[in-house]
Amino acid sequence: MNTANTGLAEERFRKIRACLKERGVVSVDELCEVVAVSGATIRRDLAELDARGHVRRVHGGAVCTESQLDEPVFDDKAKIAADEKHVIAELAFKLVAPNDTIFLDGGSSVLALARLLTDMRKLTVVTNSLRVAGLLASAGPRMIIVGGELRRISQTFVGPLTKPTIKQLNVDKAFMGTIGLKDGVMTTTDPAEAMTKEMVMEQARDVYLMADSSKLEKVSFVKCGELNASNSLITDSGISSKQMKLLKEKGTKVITKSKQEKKGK
Amino acid sequence: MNTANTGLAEERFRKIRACLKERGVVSVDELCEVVAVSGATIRRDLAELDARGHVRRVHGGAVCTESQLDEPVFDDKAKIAADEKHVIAELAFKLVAPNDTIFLDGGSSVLALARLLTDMRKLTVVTNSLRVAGLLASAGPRMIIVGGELRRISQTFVGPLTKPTIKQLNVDKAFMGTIGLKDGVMTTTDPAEAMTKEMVMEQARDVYLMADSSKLEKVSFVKCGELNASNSLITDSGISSKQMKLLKEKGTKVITKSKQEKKGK
DNA sequence: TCATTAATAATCAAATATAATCATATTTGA
DNA sequence: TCAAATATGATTATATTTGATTATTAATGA
Repeated sequence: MNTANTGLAEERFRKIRACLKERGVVSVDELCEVVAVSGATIRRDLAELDARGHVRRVHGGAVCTESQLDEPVFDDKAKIAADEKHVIAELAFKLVAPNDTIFLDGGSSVLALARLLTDMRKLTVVTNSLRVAGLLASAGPRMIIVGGELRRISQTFVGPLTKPTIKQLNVDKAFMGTIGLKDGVMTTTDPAEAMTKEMVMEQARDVYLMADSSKLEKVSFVKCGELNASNSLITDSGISSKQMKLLKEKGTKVITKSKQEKKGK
Repeated sequence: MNTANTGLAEERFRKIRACLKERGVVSVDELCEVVAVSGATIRRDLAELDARGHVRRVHGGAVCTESQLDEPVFDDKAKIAADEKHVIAELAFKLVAPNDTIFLDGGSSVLALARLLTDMRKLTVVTNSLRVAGLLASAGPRMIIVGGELRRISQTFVGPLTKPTIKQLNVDKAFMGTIGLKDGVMTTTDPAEAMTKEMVMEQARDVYLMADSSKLEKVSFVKCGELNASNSLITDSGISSKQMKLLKEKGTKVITKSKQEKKGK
């Protein structure tokens, strides 16, 4: 009955949203070129996407509502579920030794950890996150950035150019973020991002995945790693017992606040 | 003369906010230049941004209200001699073609150039400057960062770790800063910084040294390059005729703003 | 204080973008 | 296959945005 969902229009919607996610703001003219369609159609599409809440229509084009890109970097996703993220960051912080060399990935939980490290002058931080770099720019640990191409949505440097830097470095601990984690498999939205994550984890003695419980059971596009006996998950107490059991079977250590407390430190 | 302006209000808002974040305070006139739009429009935009709470309007311009918590409190040389630097940046900007791949070094003149590039979506910028990266983080050209260790005083990534990234890349033009330039010899304070500068210049087809006249005649610690027939100096009109003659002998092209061009308001 | 200068607000015409309308092309269901 | 329904692009009328012009208002200094 509704022929609108035959795929063609939705395909345009997907393109428009992808374009917006990448750029933050796009004009109708630019979208005409990208989608190869007339202005009238773009306007109709934008009206629909605006009604769905996927974009915000402005005179001359549209603004992305999905990513916080056009929002100031300091007011961001980190505020949502900030409490859980802070708890996770605190748990991770306890694992960092003063003279360690650690890797910090992108993602808000990891960023929360970075915030706790500003006094650790002997620490060496390796990162591919522009946010982390900005945070530790003026003072703090020795900082090394991984070369690569900026992925604006995640504000991380990713892709093949990250390889030569990463392969030269060995870190004691890698603190990783993820978009999804289901059945012990980490997934993310971008292949280049996934590639970099995998390389980093190879160079780390210990890998810690920092994921609040909203990430658990979620599946994204590209696989970027797998939890096993040689790495750990740091999460909040919202983890299901089913997940817990599954990870235990795999030999993955799960670190949560409640567990720490039960063990008596 | 400026690049094709999309004319999207939101795009202007983003630029204004970026400019404010960078400088803290900015005048309406300055914003007119940066955004390439009339005073009336800037005033209307500032009124809107003030209503949204993103900036605070004051007589003659606006001040930044957004928390600078995460921002590096990097004492900015850019505020000193800002006019000369802006002139130099404009001269350099004219040399950038839409599809170029360019390298941007650290230093305030180069940073001023970066500020002019936010509309050039087809450009590829390679940089080792955290400041440049921060400036182009939310929108603008394709951006690639060079891996390396952060040197806090210059906010650049330098040293041996920069080698693998740099050696993989070839750029059309490299825009370089320097601490000192005397007798055509560039010097800087740090060996690691010098090393990276030299490597970058090797990978560039054309090298442009951006140095305001206060840098001329100055000598610092480590040599990091030499001006010759295959590269150019972009500077202000404060350059001495003696320097000019010397550089001409070496075959270096000197680019300054001619007096005819300089008639302002 | 007042005079002077600079900045702003208000107004209006030109340039742009949008919405409404209609003709054409495409898809769907028989 | 056809006819009905829908989507698209072109056209035109309407609305919005912009920059120039002009009055007002605010800042500055003697």
